[in-house]
Amino acid sequence: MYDLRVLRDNLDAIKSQLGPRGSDVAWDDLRALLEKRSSLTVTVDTLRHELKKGSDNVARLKREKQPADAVMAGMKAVGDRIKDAGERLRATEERIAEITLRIPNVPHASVPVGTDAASNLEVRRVGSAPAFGFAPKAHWDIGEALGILDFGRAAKIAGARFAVLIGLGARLERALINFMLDLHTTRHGYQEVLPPFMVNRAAMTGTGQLPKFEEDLFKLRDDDYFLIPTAEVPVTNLLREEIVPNDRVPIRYTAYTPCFRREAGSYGKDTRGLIRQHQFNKVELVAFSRPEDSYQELERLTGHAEAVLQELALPYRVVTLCTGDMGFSAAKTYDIEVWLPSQSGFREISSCSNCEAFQARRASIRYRRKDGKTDFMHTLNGSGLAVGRTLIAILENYQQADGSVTIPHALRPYMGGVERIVKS
RNA sequence: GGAGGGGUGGCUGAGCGGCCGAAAGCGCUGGUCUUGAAAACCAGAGUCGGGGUAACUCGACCGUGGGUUCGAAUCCCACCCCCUCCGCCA
Repeated sequence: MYDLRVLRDNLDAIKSQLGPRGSDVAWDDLRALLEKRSSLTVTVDTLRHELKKGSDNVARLKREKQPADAVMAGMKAVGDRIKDAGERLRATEERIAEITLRIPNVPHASVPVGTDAASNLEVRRVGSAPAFGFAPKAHWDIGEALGILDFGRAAKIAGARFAVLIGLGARLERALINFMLDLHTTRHGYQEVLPPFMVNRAAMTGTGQLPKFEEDLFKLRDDDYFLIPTAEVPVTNLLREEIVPNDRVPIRYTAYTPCFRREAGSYGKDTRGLIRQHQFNKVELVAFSRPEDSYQELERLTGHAEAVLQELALPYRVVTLCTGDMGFSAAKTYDIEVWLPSQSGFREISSCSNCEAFQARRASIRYRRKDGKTDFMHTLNGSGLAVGRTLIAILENYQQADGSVTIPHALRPYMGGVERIVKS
């Protein structure tokens, strides 16, 4: 979403910067609507001015016991014209919002151009794939054999794309959540937040899930609430319609929440295992920064997500998403991909984005600059990390020939000292 | 779910339908005074949209949205939120 004046004056530039990302935007309609809005605004403001002066006149005449009927009749007519023009202005602004709320963010200049994941750019690789003296198994085989993962019963009580964690499996998930939160709060300087797992329509619009992606969300039937698809939504919206004092910036929050996604349109993908679930746990990192610092903040935040994998000694790589693979609100995104032996490949475990002022404009998230003026902050978010996928990576990378799984050292204090999961 | 009370500027809190963008106090910023600080005194200070290079100027904003009226913070309606009591509940 854009400042309407900036949009009106730079429509062509923005259109070309968006390239294919803006292909389904009604640019010509928008141009006409913006011009209509400008002229209607002038009309309404002028009429209001006239009405105000006229009404003051009526007050004066009445005080002086003079007849005011003629002026009142004239102002009645002006009032009707205001009502009429105001209604058209309101309708115009509504249509502008319908269009602009569906325009994605403009990619940063450093983002590679491309239409799909093939154009993503690998930035670095950390750690090396473990060597197995046997054929590594997939996490669902490992987990079900150990009795810590149950998809059948999950399907019975809920349906497809749900899982039940049992015993040390559940313990491992909980250990990961606590480990990640502790790392980010004690060593990386984030403040822990535990937000609602449902939010209203305004919050979803603020971060960009609505209006365009409503079909991806779980929505309550009797209330206008949505289950959050990521903690980014409640946590970023914490500062919606606020002006933050200068000395409080930057602000960094971390939050554990479950995330709920309908996964509409991904019917054939990742049907086995924990990779793609309707409900999964995630520890999120959210930062609000000064515009001039946000790209430094993105590197920082991405580093904090990587630190989790480094502590767990899991091999991974970082890629810069190309323009066609980025999310709606992002100006630049790094994906962190963890090594999964069963797939002999890397799989997304974190996505770290700088949304620049895109969400801040939608949600009116501002700060007080040193010079006293208000300005939009830049908002950033990243998974730190997706907990379920981290559990997958541990099961697969730490699996042993006998089917057991060793626990990474950093996690053992969180596992009550358990060093290995064996079949019970 | 039922009954009642209330939402005004950073905060507290006034506000007869017109002279109210809004008293007063606190807090804040600048100045005078002081070796420095405090106190006292003086001055300033909201957000958004439009126009202008600028000084400046016009409009909107008193929870949100409608309505009545020449004119609404003030009257009417709906909704949202907060508080108190009752019921229910972890």
